[in-house]
Amino acid sequence: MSDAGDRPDAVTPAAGPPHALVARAPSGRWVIALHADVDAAGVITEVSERDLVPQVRELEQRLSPRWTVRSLRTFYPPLLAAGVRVRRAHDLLLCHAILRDTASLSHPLPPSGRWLRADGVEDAAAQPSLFDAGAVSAERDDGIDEVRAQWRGQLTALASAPDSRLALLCAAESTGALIAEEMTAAGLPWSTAAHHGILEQQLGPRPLRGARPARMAVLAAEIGRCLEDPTLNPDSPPRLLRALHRAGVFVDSTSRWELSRVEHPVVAPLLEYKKLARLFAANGWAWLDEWVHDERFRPIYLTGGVVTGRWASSGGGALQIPRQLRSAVRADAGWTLVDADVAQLEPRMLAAMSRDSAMVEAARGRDLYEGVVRSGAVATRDEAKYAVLGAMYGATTGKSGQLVPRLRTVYPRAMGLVDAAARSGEQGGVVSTLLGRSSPRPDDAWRLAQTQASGPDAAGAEESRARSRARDRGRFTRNFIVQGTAAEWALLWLAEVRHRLMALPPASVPAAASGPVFRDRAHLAFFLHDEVIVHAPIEQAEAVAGILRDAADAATARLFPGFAIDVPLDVHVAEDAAKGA
DNA sequence: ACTAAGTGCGCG
DNA sequence: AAAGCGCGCACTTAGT
Repeated sequence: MSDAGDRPDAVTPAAGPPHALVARAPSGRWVIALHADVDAAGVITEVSERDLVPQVRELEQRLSPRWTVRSLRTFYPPLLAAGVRVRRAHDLLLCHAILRDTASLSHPLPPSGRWLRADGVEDAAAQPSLFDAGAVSAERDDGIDEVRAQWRGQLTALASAPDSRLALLCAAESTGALIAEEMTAAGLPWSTAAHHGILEQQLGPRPLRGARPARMAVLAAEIGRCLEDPTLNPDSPPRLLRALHRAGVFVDSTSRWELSRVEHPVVAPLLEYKKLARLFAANGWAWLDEWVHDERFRPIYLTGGVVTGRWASSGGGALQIPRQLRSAVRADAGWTLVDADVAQLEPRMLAAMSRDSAMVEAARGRDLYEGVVRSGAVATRDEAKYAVLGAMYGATTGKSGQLVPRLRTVYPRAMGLVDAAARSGEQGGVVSTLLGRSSPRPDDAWRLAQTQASGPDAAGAEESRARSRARDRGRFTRNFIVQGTAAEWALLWLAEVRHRLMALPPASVPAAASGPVFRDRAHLAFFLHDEVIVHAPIEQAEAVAGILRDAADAATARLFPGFAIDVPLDVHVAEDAAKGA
């Protein structure tokens, strides 16, 4: 069942399947170039707009080539909509972003502005599909020659790397891009009825356009009474702050945290108002109208949207769905949701990256923080949490900052790794994740400030400002290696999950709103850094739970070959499965 | 009327 | 600015 060609690391052309490069012809038709490997001459097929989908379908069935395109973000959705799924791909834009900044290559990728993603938003949302005739433009320069040259350049760069880790990263990044589009196509099953129920219970009936919901209006009036300012708009921080000061509440900001430590009659209604205002503005009726159709929430995922390699998202705030609304996530009839998340992924990655045996020991079992307590570094779980987070984020003051030095004595290798990354960042250096994604170089303004501050006639203020910016960058690079490696683990996990789900038999009952490809297939429906949700036929719930665990083990083994580190999952099957089964 | 920056809060 | 990292989005205010 395990086919080496399907593995996310099967990026080496000699060992892998043929590559199918796809690009636009000047005529507006499509060009498909099949290359057995990087050196082989391509076999060119030119097809019309109309024939592209059937052609891809046929080639996919016959050869399962690695589909190599400028961007899957635009190439893949129309295929999915037409019912065509592909197994493997190479996203040139995403891999260019990885390879252009990688210092460890002896044949670095020649920089090319044409292969820079203009920015996440432009590429994600507004840009018309390549399938639209209007998107064809000479200045895009995404013709077959350009695509082939970039592809060869990337494979040459990968071949010059000291080991296969970058190739694994590029393969995983590309598979991630497939998964991102597949998840958008399938959507996250969302019960509008359940969501409406929550909104009405919390906010009251849906207000007329532009009006405040009933419960918010009542609270706003009460806040106005408490502060003797009946027309006060609690949504305006400056006015609210002035009103608070007039009433003798001397806070420095109107943030929830600061207000909650003040004793005053206005605090309770104000905090309640803020909570409801957030729900109303971020995930209220307007959000539901805009983002949920056919009982599906379909955000756009931006693979590699964060410099560390994490995904970002665009539209609907997919990565910020409040816990409060998670109960609106409901499977279709006959289906269920299996979700899984990793407890303390980042410190586990740090323990394994640094080969810190004491931290690996603390990571044994379900709760790493309890393990830190067991090691004697700190007294309570709460302290362990603050200390570990502070170590990875670079805390220097407060509760967290005070605890970090204790970790240095107990986990010298782990702390040594993040401390070194921070030093490197402060000095303007570049750091890398385990698979070789490099942090961005400091920009010119940063470098200039550092140079000037160390010059002979630097003013004191200028000097301390530059030092502060240096420390800022140190905290960024400190966190980069951990957050980025955790993102790599998650990417491998996703790829392994997808691979295994594809081998499951079809569903007995279709999930129609999941689209033509996924209506009869268990499928990934959501991903958030260290958590996934799979929408699956009820009869496959247990199989999926097992797949999620097996895939996690496979991801760990792939990232840390021959090294034992616990990465335990919390796996949960939604209630409807128990009832239905 | 429109845009950019600041504030605040949701997620990991 | 709790307390250090990474995000997206809505709202208000300040500036054009």
